[in-house]
Amino acid sequence: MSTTGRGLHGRVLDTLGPEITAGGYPPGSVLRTDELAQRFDVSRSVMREVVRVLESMHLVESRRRVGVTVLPSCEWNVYDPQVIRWRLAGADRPRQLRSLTVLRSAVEPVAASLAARNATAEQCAELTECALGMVANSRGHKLEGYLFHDVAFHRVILTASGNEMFARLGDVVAEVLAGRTHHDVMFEDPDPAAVTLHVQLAEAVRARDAARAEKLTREITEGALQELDILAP
Amino acid sequence: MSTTGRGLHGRVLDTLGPEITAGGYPPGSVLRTDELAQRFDVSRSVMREVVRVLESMHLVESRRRVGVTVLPSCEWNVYDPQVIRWRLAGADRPRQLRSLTVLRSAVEPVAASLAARNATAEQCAELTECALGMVANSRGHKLEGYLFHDVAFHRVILTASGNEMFARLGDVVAEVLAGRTHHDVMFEDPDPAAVTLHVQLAEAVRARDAARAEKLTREITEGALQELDILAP
DNA sequence: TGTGACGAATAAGTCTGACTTTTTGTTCGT
DNA sequence: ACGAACAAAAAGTCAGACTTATTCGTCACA
Repeated sequence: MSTTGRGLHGRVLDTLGPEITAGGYPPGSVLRTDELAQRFDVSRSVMREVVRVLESMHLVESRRRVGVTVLPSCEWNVYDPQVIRWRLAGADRPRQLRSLTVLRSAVEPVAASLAARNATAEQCAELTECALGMVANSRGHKLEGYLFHDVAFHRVILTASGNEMFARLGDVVAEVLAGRTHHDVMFEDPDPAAVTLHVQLAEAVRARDAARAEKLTREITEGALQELDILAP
Repeated sequence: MSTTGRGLHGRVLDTLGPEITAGGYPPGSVLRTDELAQRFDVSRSVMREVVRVLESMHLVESRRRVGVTVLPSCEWNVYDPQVIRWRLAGADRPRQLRSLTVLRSAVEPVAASLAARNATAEQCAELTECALGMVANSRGHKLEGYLFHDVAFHRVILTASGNEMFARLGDVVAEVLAGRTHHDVMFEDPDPAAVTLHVQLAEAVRARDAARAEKLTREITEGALQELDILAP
C-alpha cells in the first residue's frame, strides 16, 4: 500500500513523516539534521533530501543556525496524499475521517452534477458496470469485492466531472472508503439503501439528469456522514 | 509573493517547477540529474534535493538507470499550493482558474453552512468587519483594499467552518481572487450585488442561519463562475 | 541601567569525488 | 529465435571539507 517504499530515502520518510503527523513532536520542536542522520543511520545527504520533502509538505521548516522546526498542523499540506495516508494511520484517525467525509459531501454532489453533463458513453457504461458489481457483492460478506466496485464507481464520477481538481480527489475517496471497510466496524453487509442509490445514480448520469444525480449523491454522502456519527458520536 | 525563494535549492525549483507544470516537457520526457546540475550550475546534491521535492509533488518520477521521467499532468498533486501557483503563472491559467472556481462553488457553500453553526463571536465580528471593509472600498477604484477584505472574508468563513480541509483552501481562494484582480480584466469597481451578498452573508452567519448562509454563498460563487464565462467563454 | 555593535559559536547549505546498486540493452551461445 | 550472461548507464549513497547566514553573548559606550 505504501507508495514511497523504494530506496533508503523513502524508508526514513515513512518513519519520520508519520511521527510528525501523529503529533510526536509538538509544534516548534527543533530537530537537527545530523542527529536525525545518526538516528536513522544514513548519511547527511539522504537526511537532507528527507527534510526537503518534509519541508515541501509544510510539515517542517529548515532555518540556518536554528535547525529543522516542526510546524503547527494548521500549516500542513493536508491535501497531500502522502500526508493523508500518514494521518489516517495515526491516532487522530477518526477526526481525519470526518474531515474528509465532510469534504466528500461538499464535492461529490457537484461532481455528479457535472458528470451527468459531461460523462462519455464509455464512462456511463463503466458506471453501470460498477453499480452492478456493488449489487453482486452486497450480500454474503463479500466486503472486499464491494469496496473495489464502490471505489471505482466514485472514481469514475469524479473523473467524468471533467474537473481535474475533483478528479484528483479519487485517491482521497478511495482512502476513506478503504478505511471504513478495513479499520472500522464493518462486519455486516453494506446498507441496501446505499446500493440502490448508486444504481439510481448511474441511471441518472446516463439519462443526463444533472439535478437528480446531484440529489442522489447528496443522499449517499449524507448516509456516509450519519454512519460516522453512529461510530464516533 | 514567491514562497520558496530561500537558498540555491529554492531558486532552481522556482525555475524547473514552472517549466514542468507549463508543459515544457511532454509526459515521459527524461531528464538527467547531472545535465540539470550543469544547466543550473549547481552541485548534484542540490539538484538531487530539487528532484526529490518534484517527485513528492508527483511531477516527476526518478528511476535508476533511466533518469528523471516527467509524469502526465493527471498524476500531479494539483492541491499543492506551490503547484497551484506555478500553474496559475503559466499558460493554461484560464483553465486552471476555472477548475479552482468550480471547486470553490462546491466547497464554500457547505463551509458557510458549517460556519453559521460553529463560528465564534469573534469570528462573526471579523466577518462583519471584512464586509464593511469591502463596502468602504467598493467605489472609486480602490481594488487593492477591496481584494484585501474579500480575501480575509472568505478565509474567515473557511476557517470558521471548523473543518481543516476547508480551512486549508483559504490560500487557494486567495490566489484565485488575487488573480482575478491583478491579471485579468478588472478595471471597473466590483459588482455592487456581490458586495451586498457578502454583507448579508455576514449577517446570516451571525444569526446562525445555516440555510441562508449556504444559499447566499451559492449566489456568490455562481457570480464568480459567470464572471469567468464572460471573460473566457 | 539600557543599548548597540562586534565577534564567536552553531547548524544548515554547498561542493566534490569516489563508490555502490539497480536496471536495461546488447551480445553471444545454443 | 530465444534465453542467459555481461557491460554500461544513471541514480543512489557516503564521507569530508568548506561556506554562509543567523543567533546569542559579551563588552563598551551612552
